[in-house]
Parts: sequence; C-alpha cells; structure tokens
Amino acid sequence: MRTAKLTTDGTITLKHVAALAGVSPITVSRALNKPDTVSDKLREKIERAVEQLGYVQNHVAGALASAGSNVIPVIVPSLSNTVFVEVVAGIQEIAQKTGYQLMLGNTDYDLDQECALVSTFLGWSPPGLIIAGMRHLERTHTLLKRYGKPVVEVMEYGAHPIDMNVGLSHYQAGEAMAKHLIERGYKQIVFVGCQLTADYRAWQRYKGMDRVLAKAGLTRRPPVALEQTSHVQVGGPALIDVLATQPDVDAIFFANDDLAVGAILRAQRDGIPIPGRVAIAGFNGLGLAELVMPALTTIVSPRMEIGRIAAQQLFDRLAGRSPRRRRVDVSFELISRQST
Amino acid sequence: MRTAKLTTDGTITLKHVAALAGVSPITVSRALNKPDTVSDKLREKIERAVEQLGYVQNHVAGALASAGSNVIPVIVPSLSNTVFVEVVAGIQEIAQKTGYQLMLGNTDYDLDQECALVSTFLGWSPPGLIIAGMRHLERTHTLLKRYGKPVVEVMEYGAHPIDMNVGLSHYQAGEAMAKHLIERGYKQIVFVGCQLTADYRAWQRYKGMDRVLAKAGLTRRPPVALEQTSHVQVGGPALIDVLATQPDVDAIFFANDDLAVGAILRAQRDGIPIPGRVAIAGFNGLGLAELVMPALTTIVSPRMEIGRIAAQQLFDRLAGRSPRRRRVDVSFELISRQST
DNA sequence: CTGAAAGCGCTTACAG
DNA sequence: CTGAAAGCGCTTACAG
Repeated sequence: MRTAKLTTDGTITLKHVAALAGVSPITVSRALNKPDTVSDKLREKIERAVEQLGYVQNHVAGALASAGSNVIPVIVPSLSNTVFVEVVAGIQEIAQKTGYQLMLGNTDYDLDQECALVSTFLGWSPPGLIIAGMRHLERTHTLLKRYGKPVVEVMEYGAHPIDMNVGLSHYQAGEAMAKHLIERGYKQIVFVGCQLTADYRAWQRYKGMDRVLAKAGLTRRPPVALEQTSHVQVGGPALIDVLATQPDVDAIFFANDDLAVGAILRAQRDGIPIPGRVAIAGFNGLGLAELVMPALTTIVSPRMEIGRIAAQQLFDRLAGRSPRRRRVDVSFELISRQST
Repeated sequence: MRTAKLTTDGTITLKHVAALAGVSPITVSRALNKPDTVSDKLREKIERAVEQLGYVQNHVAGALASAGSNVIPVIVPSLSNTVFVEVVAGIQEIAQKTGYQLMLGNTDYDLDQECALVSTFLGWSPPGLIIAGMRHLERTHTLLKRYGKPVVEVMEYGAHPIDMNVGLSHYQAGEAMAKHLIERGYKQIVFVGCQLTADYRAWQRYKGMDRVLAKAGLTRRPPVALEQTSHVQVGGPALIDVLATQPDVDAIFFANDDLAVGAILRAQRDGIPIPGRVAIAGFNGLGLAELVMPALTTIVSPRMEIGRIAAQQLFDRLAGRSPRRRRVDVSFELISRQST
C-alpha cells in the first residue's frame, strides 16, 4: 500500500490539479500536452490550478505511459577536447529550440564504457540517440541496430553508418594537408599527436597524410605518438623533442591546433624560426590559430555545424520528415597561413 | 488494451527474462539491482537469460516504481565558455564513477530559460541537481526549495545557498587583482569584459576591483562592457579600442584569459609593449596564459575541482553521508607573470 | 531466498 | 470537447 506514502510526501499530481480545477485528470493531461484539444475556459481554469499548486509534471510517468521521452542521449569520447564540446553545443542549440533535453555521456575513449553507456541510455527509452564516432563494439552496434529508433553517428564521415551520419573524412583531411605541405616544398614531414590508438580520427588523418607521402615518393616517418592527453602545453615540448631527435624534419603536421599553437608559442619563445626551421600545421581551425605568430595553417572543421545538422536530422525524423540525406559530409577547409 | 502492442513491438521485458529463467519477475529485478540478495544459481541463470534475450532494463519504469532515478541534471549558463565545460567535466568524472548519469541544460544566461529547465528537469524526479550560479528567479528558487532533495549551486561562493554551495568569491578575486596591480605601481586601471549584465560573476570581479581602487583613492573608470560573446578574437580589438579612447590607461584587467590572451597576441603583432605601454591581467588560469609572450598574470580558479567537489557533496548526501561542509570556498590563486 | 499483489503517475484508445 | 478503464514495466513492502 502506497496511499499512506502519497499522503505523507505530499507530491502534487495530476489528480490534485484535476480536483482543484474540477475536471478529470485526463483533461488536465490534455490541457498540458495538447492545449488546442481543450476548451479555452477549462484550459485557463487548469492553468490556474497548476500555478496555485505549483504542480510539476512527472515526466517519468509520462514517458512510461507513452513509451517515449524527449531526452536525447549524446555520447562523446571526451569533454576536455573543445571539439566535442562544440558539437554538443551545436546539438544543444537545436535540441533546446525543439523542446528536447540532452543526456550526456562520456566514454573517455573507452569502447567498453561506450557500450555500457549506450545500454543504460537505451533503458530510458529515448526517441533517438547521437553518438560520436563510427567504431563501436559489436555489442554496441547490435544494441543500436535493434533499438530501431533514429541514431546519428557524428564527427567522421564513413561508409556504413548504423543509421544516419554527419561528419567529415579525416583521411581526406590528412591527404589535403600533406598535399599542401608538399606543394610548399616540404619534404621531411612528420605527424605528431596524442593517444593515437584511442583517437583513431587523428590516426586517420595520419594515414591520409602517409598515403600522399608514399605516392609522392617522400620519406614516410612513423607518427610521433605522445602519451599525454592533448593540450596546448604539450605542443612546445613535442616540438623541441622532434627537432632534437629528427633534425632533418622540415614540417610537422600536428593532430590538432592546440598542439600546433603550443609549438608555435614555444618556437617564438626559443627563437626558432617558423616556418624557416620547420613548418607547422594543425587541425580544427580554432580562433587562436590566426592570432599566433606566425599565423597557423590549419584545417577548419565545422564542429558546431556537425552538431546542428545531426540534431536537425534526428528531429526531422522524429517529426516524421525524412531528412534529405542519411549521410552528410560536412567537409573541411584548409586555410594556408604563414606557419607553412 | 496494450497487450496487442506489447506483442507487436517485441519489447523484451522483465517478464520475458523471468519466463526464460523460470523465475518470477521480482527475482529478476532483484538479481539485477541487488545481486547479493539472490542465490548464485538463480543469478547465473538469470544473467544468461538476460544475455540471450538482449534485455535492456527499462529505467523509466524503474524510476517510476521506485520514485527515483540516477540521472542528475546539471544546468549551466553556457557551453561555449570553457569554464563551465570544465566544471561539467569534473562532475562527470565523479558521476560516472558512482554510476550516475548527467542531464545537461544550457540557459544561455537567461533566467527564464533557467526556470523552465529546472521545472522540466524536476519532472524527471532526479535524486539531486547541480546548477551554476546563485542568482535565480523567485520561482526557480521556490521550485528548488520545495523539491527537497540535494541541490548544489556551483561557480561562486555566496551567503545564502538553496542547499549546498561550491565556488569562489569573484568579488574577492577582483579585489586581489586590483591590489596586485596597485602594488605593481599601476594607477589608471580599467576592467574590460563581455556581456557584463548577464555574466554577473565577471561583474562581481569588477566590483571587487572597483572597491579597492576607491579605497586607494585611484581613478575609478566605468567598466568597458563589450556586446559580443567572450572569445579570444575579441581581446585584440578591445585592447586597441581602449588604448585609443582612454590613452592614459596603464593597466587592463580583462574579465577572462581568453580576452587577455587575445590582447597580448594583438599587442605582439602590433608591437605594443606589454606591460611597458599597458599591463594586462586575466582571470581563469588557462594553460595558454603562461605560454604567450609576455606570460599572462591571471587568477587560477579550480574549475574541474569545483565540479568534482560539487558532485562528491551531492553523492555523499545521496549515500546518506552528510558532507563535511555545506558551503565550500575553493578559493583562487593569483599568479603574477610578466604581463603586469 | 523467493513470489503474488498493489501501486508509481501518467497517457492512450475508446466511448459518449 | 470531456471522461472511465486499462495499461506502460518496473519495485516495494508483505508473506511464506
């Protein structure tokens, strides 16, 4: 028997509102969820009752009864990387506008963790889900496939999405930067990144670069894979280290702008001429890239836009509109500046 | 009648698992939620059944039945500001460890939006809630008070928290920086920030600074309040503008490091000597601050730590432990570098 | 250690 | 436009 408890904890429910307004709970539910289906007079009376009692709708009960909620899980590998935060911000922007809420999961680049998160999140019967990346455990894949509701995989653009996909080809981005560096006359090019095993998108950029170097018959160096988490502080020491251990290197393609900016600031401090001694390129297109000296050559990825499009695709589907394209390549732009 | 639907959409429920394992649904529920209370034999049988059917627990139903969930709403004013993201990351770190999920809300510095978010979030019967800031609408305040579960207000440290509070005094931070600048011999000091009406924590820093200037008998200038969103790109133009319109200014206290770093990079580009022509100070303690030239004097706020402590306090309370202190002043550290 | 009953607070068809 | 009944899928006491 819970009746006693109900009386005790004083939760205000639909029934209370209904009683005060002198209507049935059903009518209250309708007045709240589909205002048009209720006469003006009743609606006003109900709104007053809601106000007076300070009634807060119980979405848990609502979700159970209607087998659906308006909470969208978003799963990303990291929050310390601006890139994912910006994607989340883009999703947020659209979600909030459309009346959806976000549930945030962070995998820390761990696929088991990702699987656990997906499983938990699906238990909330979300109307859809957004997840970063296209590499998942078999089990994660199965869960999402069987789930049967809209899923958007974001960040990279790939061949076999679970459902929908918004991103860019990191492989092509790597190719583009390699071509740029070769055009500028650099011949001894090395890739420097952090945690390249986990951050396989950075790895894809390396592979793209490597392919172009191979085709051009240039020296192919193994990537410099740093252990630390990527951070602006890491770029400087990495630069010094590369110059010491591989003195013939004439260009460094950093996995992201944070590292590259760190390297440029360090070079400036130490009086290492960029690009005279070594050229430096980044990836992401942070605002900072054009402010440092020399300004940084980088590839701009439209992160907010990825978030916005992903959310839009999801909500289009939820609204019954089928999105124009199931897969969206947002592409990228190489911006050549003084650092190369 | 929903039975038909159940059969149709093929959702796998506790009942299905129970049937396959040859036990009652209650036992399955227990095996999943309180494994110790079930005999090993049954538990294994049940786990196999779960695996075989690919059963995903329905948390919505669970939350309704037990009147509680493990999803914690976190409400912040912005996601484009690193500061809040870091707090969220800190919360995440602890939450994930403890088996809680985060529900993310973004108010865009709008108190009405904040109120709407609180109301919606409370409808999910969360076990607690974390919210940035201590200034809310009356209605928001009432909702949270009446809610009766743990609430942590983060970012600033203040006098009358709704429940718990973790942060630092921005007023004191402003005072500290003003004292530092005065000690260094600067006399014409101005505060520059973005959207100071909405970002009232920045405003508090200004007020703290202003108080110290007043006490020292120095010129009190109105703060330069920029309209744009705060961003590293905004700092440079702001610097140029201040030097042009208030040429006697000898020190600028920027509302945050992004602006200050932007200013320093611009000064470098334009050959404006820092701190010779004008001293520059920031707030936050970003990694970047010590890399620019000259290195930036700033105040370090322990953002991740705020998130961690807030989450810890919340979970302590949820676990029945009363946290050591209801209010935590995480304080700050002024780091004096070459820019002042 | 295991199970039958009741209930969580809503919404969804179905009538009127 | 409004309402009575049934049910969403779980968990919480209470027995055994």
